[in-house]
Amino acid sequence: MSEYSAIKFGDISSYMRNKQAKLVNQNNSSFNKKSDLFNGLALHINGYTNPSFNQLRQLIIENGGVFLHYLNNKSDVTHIISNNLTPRKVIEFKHIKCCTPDWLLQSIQIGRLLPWQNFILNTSQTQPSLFNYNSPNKQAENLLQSDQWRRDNTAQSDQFLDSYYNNSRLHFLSSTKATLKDLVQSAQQNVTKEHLTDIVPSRTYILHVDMDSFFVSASLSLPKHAHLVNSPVAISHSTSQSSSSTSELASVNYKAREFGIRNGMLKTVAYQLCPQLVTLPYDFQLYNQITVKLYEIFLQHCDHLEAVSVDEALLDVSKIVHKMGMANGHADNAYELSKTIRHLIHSNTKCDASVGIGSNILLAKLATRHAKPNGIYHLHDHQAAEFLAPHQFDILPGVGSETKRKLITQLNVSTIGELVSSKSMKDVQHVLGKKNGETLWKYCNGIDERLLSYDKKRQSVSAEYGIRFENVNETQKFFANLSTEVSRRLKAAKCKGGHLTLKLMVRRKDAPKEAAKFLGHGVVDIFNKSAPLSAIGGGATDDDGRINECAWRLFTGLGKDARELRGVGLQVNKLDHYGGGGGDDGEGAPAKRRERDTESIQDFFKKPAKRTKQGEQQATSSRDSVSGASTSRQGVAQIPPQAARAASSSADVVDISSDKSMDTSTTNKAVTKQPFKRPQPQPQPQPQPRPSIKIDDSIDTSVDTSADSITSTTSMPTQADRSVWKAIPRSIRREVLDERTRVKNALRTPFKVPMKVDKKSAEKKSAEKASKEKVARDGKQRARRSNDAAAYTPSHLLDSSLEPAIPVTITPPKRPRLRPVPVTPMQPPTPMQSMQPPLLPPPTPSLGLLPTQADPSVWRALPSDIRKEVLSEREASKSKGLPHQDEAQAETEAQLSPPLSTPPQLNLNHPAISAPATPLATPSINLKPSQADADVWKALPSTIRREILGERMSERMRGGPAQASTSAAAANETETSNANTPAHPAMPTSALPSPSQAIPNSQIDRTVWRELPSSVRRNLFEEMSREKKEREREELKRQEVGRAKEKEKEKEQAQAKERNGANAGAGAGARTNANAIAPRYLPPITHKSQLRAQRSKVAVLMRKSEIGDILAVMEQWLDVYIEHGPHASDINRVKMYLHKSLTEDSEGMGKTRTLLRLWKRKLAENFEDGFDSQNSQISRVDVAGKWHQAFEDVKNSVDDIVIHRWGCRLSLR
DNA sequence: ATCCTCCCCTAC
DNA sequence: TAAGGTAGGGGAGGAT
Ligand SMILES: Nc1ccn([C@H]2C[C@H](O)[C@@H](COP(=O)(O)OP(=O)(O)OP(=O)(O)O)O2)c(=O)n1
Ligand SMILES: [Mg+2]
Ligand SMILES: [Mg+2]
Repeated sequence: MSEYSAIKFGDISSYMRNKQAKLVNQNNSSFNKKSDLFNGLALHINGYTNPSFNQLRQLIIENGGVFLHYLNNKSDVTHIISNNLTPRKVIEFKHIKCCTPDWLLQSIQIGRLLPWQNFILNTSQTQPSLFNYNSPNKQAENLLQSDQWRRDNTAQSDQFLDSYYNNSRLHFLSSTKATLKDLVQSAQQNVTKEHLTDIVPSRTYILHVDMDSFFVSASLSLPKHAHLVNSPVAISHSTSQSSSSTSELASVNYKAREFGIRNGMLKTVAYQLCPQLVTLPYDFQLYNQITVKLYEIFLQHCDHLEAVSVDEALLDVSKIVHKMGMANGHADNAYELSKTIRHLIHSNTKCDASVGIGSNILLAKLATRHAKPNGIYHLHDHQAAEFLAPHQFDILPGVGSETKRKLITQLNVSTIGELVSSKSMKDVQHVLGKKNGETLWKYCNGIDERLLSYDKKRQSVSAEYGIRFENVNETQKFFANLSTEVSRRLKAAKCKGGHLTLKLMVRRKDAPKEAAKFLGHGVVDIFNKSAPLSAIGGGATDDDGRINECAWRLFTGLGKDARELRGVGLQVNKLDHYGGGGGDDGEGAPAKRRERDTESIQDFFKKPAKRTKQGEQQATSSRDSVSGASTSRQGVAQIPPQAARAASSSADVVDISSDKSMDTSTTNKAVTKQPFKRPQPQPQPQPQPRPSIKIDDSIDTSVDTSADSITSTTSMPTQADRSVWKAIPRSIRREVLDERTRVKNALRTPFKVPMKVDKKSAEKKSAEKASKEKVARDGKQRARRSNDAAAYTPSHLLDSSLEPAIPVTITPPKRPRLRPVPVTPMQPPTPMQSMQPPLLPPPTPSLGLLPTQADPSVWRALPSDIRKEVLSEREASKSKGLPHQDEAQAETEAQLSPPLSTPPQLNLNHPAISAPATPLATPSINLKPSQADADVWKALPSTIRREILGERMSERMRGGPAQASTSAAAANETETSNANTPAHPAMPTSALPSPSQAIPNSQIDRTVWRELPSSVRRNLFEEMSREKKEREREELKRQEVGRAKEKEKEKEQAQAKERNGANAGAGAGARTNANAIAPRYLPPITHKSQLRAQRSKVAVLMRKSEIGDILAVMEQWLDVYIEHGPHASDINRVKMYLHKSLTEDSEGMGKTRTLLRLWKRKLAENFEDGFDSQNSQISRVDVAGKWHQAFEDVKNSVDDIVIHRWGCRLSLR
């Protein structure tokens, strides 16, 4: 297709250009030549331009350029000049460099030709003109007024999550994919394709099969829609023909694409491009049916299969093609096979598929694009270079707008061909990093060493709910629901997790309250916070109550105003799989693998060890996470177990024995090295000889015979094969390590672990996973969903309100459960108070289940099946009750202690003022790090205190030493550092980095720093480093920009100013991990950082956005310096902090008041009661004066603002 | 050297 | 009315 025909900028075209230049310039000889600035350029002007067409033309010619009136031959033009291109032109010019007129104007102004790369026309800029993302959605604004409507349509109802996921196409895609992976995995494990086992193919053939505009094709396959086949059709939620709908189009047929409409576009935009567009509703069930048929076909026609998506898969057909070749030597048998597959698909589904064929995944995928719609294309190795050369980088898989931009701006190349001819792999690595650089460079050269992947275990499970909105303390209920959801997904996937990450999307300060897209999340900052997650007895968990507690703790820790939330996500990782080796998503997902309670430990370790046979590290960690419940709430029938069976029915042998299948399931990837033989411009790695693999049993055997059996409990990490090590569940790894270092007797439990270790070292490379497919196609329209928000977000520190994060909990005596019962504050619900998140953790199973002989850490590290085994064993022998913890006792303790999940705090009228430290006062029991003294304890931010409390608590409950690596480390470190603590505070002795290394102006006192447990130090340090890093990054960008982009800078600043409004320039305390999510369809935001005002130097800890933390810092400051008097710089920081608070934070007044009251009270306590004290009276008076002066100073500056804004002074009463 | 954590980015 | 979910590769940089 012409789209792919090479466009060369070689010698011939320059010749032509020059020739034409003469002609053109002759025709325009009326212009006076002024410079040779544009010599060698052949420019075409299209669409609207700001200096008019004629003005530009004159400038071009006057400065030595060639003006091309018509675009007869695209290869004649070097650049197109435009301010705005129609979507059609965007497509037409997609292989031509398009710049804005500013390029020319500025070059003329400066007198030299500026790099065109700095003036690339952002073709997505055509979108905002069709949809304004900055204006709030009026419809939503109105509807949200109604309480009833909100009750029915926001996160308040239990149904909400269900119905949300029920209608979410993206959730459908994600969950179905998870299911498909399982399907494929089990199908391939249970099938022995005997007719293929002996075949050793000489070449690799990968087919990439992808349905054409899948959702639309599916719908149009129904008789009732047959009449639409030649119309432009799209799938979207909104069925009304209202052209103002902000619904997204999931899929768009090829007719509609002629109008420039793309998958993912907003309906309102699409209508502007094509008013006749017909939109049809989703039919998830139908898609699922088709998918099942599709995969049945796939499974019947491949050696190996990688599920890519609902409508798409990668098939390794090397053996099949080889076999075909034995009968029919000459034909392109891959092509023939593709025809068969396409035919089968069409006859079974009435939908069209396209097939791309290549010797590796990359080429196959590229071929598919070319094949579409409804075709086949075999991209041969020798054609690859030519095929690739004219394309932009984003046709490559894994390359999106960011990567593309980096390449263009930093390497000064705009096409793959240019890169290949002028850049080395090192050049690319310099821009993209080591691995990505190598990958990208190889892709550009047609090389792709990825193997099909089909046996990875998931690594995380998450449920995210974008879109608003938690208006009040329904937030809490929503958290419970989301926790339950995640818990369900974990169980469905047969895993438990050890770590939880909370992700919050918070409306960016400058974004409209109501997003432009109906109920969309709008432009947001993203905040992540994570913490270890554990069962009551320790160890990984899937319990919704535990998840909820943890999530809620994290939420309060982030201290975000619930009203500003636009999305919440919970992700669980550090998964331990107990389901027998493969994740198994989906409630209804077939039980392909029987869980074997009796599975021996040998087996348990043998499996992963065997997996490493292939030398793929990926093998050992199949799937790290579980996601999306594959719950198919769309009412879609789960992919039935028969599918797998049916699919395999064509295979010669179906192996039904689960046991066997488990033991024989070893290969994770088909080994399909792709020799890419054509001569390469750069030396490239020799294609590895294609190992002759045998599937299934053969591998099993070979492993068994080659493996050494090592019984080892203590020398694992060093002696055993690395990959084996990796294959062990991480919690166990941790234990083994602990074992080694602490020489604990932990493993001397009932479990002795004989390990089968494959001595053969796993070669580590090649495991690139890389993401799949089409970046480019939807890419222009697809917005960047995340980008460096920090740039525009001045002060996240100030985001928090005083109020929201502080839950009130009580522990009712009645409750037999461990968990404290949170109760919503009884105060009249002022708006603020209504934001108080109460805590409502669901009931938990009682504990006391622990087989008590085992070291708890070991116990919880064990996979469930082993635990079960042990339990039953124990029950049988019913013997020795080792000192084990009594359940009742544990409960008692728990009830007496501060609740785990919610920091006890305060009375919400800003209790912090009247009794700031009370709730978190030094714990009476020995919960705090024993070595740290009370002052240090008090000095810690409340979150950290809470964390430590939590750790200690669970530790106590477990009746053992701290097991979590963090708490263990904390305990150890505390001792160590304590011992080392020199008398002099200023002496840097800690082995750990001092905060000043990251943040020179850190306010953390060194002594305090040293007192911190190492885990805490680590956390703080991490945070500080992040800040530092970001500051540096900004600085760097600023320089980069300054160097190269005189113009773009201004442009972006202007843009950002628009966006940022009043906030630009006031960037104190932004959290580093905050990311703005740009609206879709907005051009990628670049160089955001320059706009960002210098980060304030407010003390590191002040960056904690939670008010409790801020108060803690304040208190710390006061406590530490009360004797010495305040430093001017610190006073200044406080001043700045309050200033920003007041000007940027809606809750700033309250915060300021709280802080000042705390301060005032402290001064009163320390000084007013008479600086009578004993000896140092004079200096004390002096110090008191300084403190009071400082206070007045700050108060006055606060009042300046307050008076200015509200006309009166801030009352501290 | 390799791990771990917190991101960013990408894909459908 | 819309339903912008979710898993995974990899980089940066500190910890081990
Ligand atoms: N932004 C997107 C992209 C895709 N999809 C859904 C609808 C698509 O039909 C399906 C498959 O995605 P493809 O990328 O394969 O796109 P299509 O199949 O629609 O078109 P084609 O493959 O012909 O380009 O995924 C979606 O909901 N939103
Ligand atoms: Mg498709
Ligand atoms: Mg697809």
